[in-house]
Amino acid sequence: MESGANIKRKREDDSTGRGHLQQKRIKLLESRQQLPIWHRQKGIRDALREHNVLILSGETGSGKSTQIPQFLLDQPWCRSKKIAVTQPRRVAAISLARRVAEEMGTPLGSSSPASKVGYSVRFDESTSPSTRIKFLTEGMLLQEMLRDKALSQYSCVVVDEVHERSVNIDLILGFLRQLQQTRRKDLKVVVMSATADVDSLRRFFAAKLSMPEEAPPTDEQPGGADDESWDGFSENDQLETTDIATCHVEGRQYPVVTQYLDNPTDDVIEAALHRIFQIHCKEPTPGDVLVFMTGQETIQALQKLIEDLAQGLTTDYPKMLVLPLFAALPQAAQQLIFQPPPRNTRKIILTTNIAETSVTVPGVKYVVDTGKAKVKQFRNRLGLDSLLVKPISQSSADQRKGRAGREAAGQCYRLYTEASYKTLDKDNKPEILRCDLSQAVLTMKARGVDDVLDFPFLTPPPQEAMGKALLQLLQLNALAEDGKISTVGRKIARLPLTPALGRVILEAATSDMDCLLEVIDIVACLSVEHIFTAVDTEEGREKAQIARSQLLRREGDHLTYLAAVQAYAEEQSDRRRWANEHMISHRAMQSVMDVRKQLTAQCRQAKLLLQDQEVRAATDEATQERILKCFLRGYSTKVARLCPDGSYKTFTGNQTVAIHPSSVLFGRKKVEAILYNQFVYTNKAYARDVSVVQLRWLEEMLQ
DNA sequence: TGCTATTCA
Repeated sequence: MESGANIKRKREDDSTGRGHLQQKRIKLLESRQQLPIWHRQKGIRDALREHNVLILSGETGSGKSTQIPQFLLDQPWCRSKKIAVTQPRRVAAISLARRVAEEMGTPLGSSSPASKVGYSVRFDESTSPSTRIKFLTEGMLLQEMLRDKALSQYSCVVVDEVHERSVNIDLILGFLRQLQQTRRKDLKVVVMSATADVDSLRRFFAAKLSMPEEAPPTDEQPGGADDESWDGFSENDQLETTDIATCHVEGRQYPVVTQYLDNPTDDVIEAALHRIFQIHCKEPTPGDVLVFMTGQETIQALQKLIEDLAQGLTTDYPKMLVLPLFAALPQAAQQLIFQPPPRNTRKIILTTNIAETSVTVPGVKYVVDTGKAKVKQFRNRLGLDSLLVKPISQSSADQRKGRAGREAAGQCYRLYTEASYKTLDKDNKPEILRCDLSQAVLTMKARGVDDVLDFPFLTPPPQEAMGKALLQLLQLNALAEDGKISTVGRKIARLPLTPALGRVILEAATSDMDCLLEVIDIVACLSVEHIFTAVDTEEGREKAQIARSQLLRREGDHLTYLAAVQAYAEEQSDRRRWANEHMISHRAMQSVMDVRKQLTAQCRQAKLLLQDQEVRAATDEATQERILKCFLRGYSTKVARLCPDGSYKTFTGNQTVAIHPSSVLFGRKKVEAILYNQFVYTNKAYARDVSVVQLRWLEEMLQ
């Protein structure tokens, strides 16, 4: 019970706070009323009163992400429960929650018990008992579904950015449709997409739960089935469209003029250079240029070319400020994008597709698009990820183009012909057709989907890919012989890790192995970005070698990571300085510490770790051996042996693998066998995160 | 022997 004084004080706080919040709300109301979606609210409310599914298409700037939940909140069917709005990215979930709270005149999240809007992302949850609208990442909603399969606290789930077609989105859509047709016939689902093609979504929600047997595309065809539409439903499926409403909202974009090349080019860097200088010398400032490239290497090459050429520019022209943008770039360098350029200077931003979805660059009037991107594709038969440069899709090209029209009318220069634009795939290939499915399959099993081939997929993956995933889960003992999830599998599914890494954790917790804390440190490194800062010059490499010398372990990357985490954790005074001195990414290490804390807490909760267990002081040789054996348990198929010709060849498949240059074992003396966590094809097949193992250990594991 | 598109739990 609260005392009278407390209640009184709270009232005063609330009333002064409320006054301020209400002023803000009223101010924001005017701009909300300008949004294209504002005048559609009655239609949208009516649609969801009569139907359980609403498919809403609308380009950026329509206001759908912020307005839809507010339109629905006071509906009779919504009164007693929450609305969930999923987002692909953490920053989007948090900033949308902040914005909607302001628009509603309510405090955000856990700041006040009266708050109506909150958010939930990994490592950061801000909700209160009174939360009515909750923005969360897709991963968090899937996590919630482990504990509450029926999503009983929600009356409505809004799935945003569905056109991105991540595995998580596809899983969520499948689960939602199952729920709606079984124990949550009252659940409302709003699916929002930036692409206008909603036909496959409509058919997905209309089809009967038990789907007709389709022949999924076969895997491993060169180039894949690239020109097909990614739609698992054929025209003659019986439709029950009565329960589905669709709605299209126009965006609020300025016009963008598109210009193509007359003839194809085989040197896009040269073509980009040419176009950038044409824009710079011809067009007035202000007006920044955003150039879409494939990766760090080409970005840095072009940056040098531009800067060299810009030196020869006379003072009649504005100056050029070239800024690279890619995910591995340190945070401070990324922030330069948001600063206004100095006087009489034009910003030229060279970016990967990070600027297509994740980062909005202000001030851009001109977009130069090379039409290419690096795309990851999992090869089931080889058990390897390839990361190759591929042509983008039309919707990707249109997305890039749209970046020129956010603040004013703009121009888009495509460094390919109009004819080749027309040959591009319409949409991005869904991730579920491009990735290792073991985690998705385990996720389904853990949520009670016994027959995963019967799961309602928006795009069914090839049966071969499903088979591989099931096989891998069997090998990890995550599934029993009958295909049902095992106790081990349930424990793995709860961990925020791939099944293989989860299995390593469980192995480390056994009394035989007894090295869980050490393994958690290593696994934390493996599940974040690379902890060593990139070096691009010969000189830098030598400097890094010296700076990190105390941490490097000749046994390989795993024990090197362990040494780095332990040293970082021991550093009490200035961790940022320590990281800089050792040429280790402070940002990456902060994530490592977050993951480490979370995994430790989860292991305690799962009784894998005793409450009072502490890190051992030294890691002796016997412990090192047990640590690597734990990794062998999860990665038994990712082992290669040294062959007489000096190459490493995999045990399963006899393929050649090279040690990646980022590994501490790169350029070292050859050993009888290596274990690795990633098998990636770029220029050739590389093993990443590599350690030395003995063949004897492997034999022991097989017994 | 020479290198990592991008998210997320």
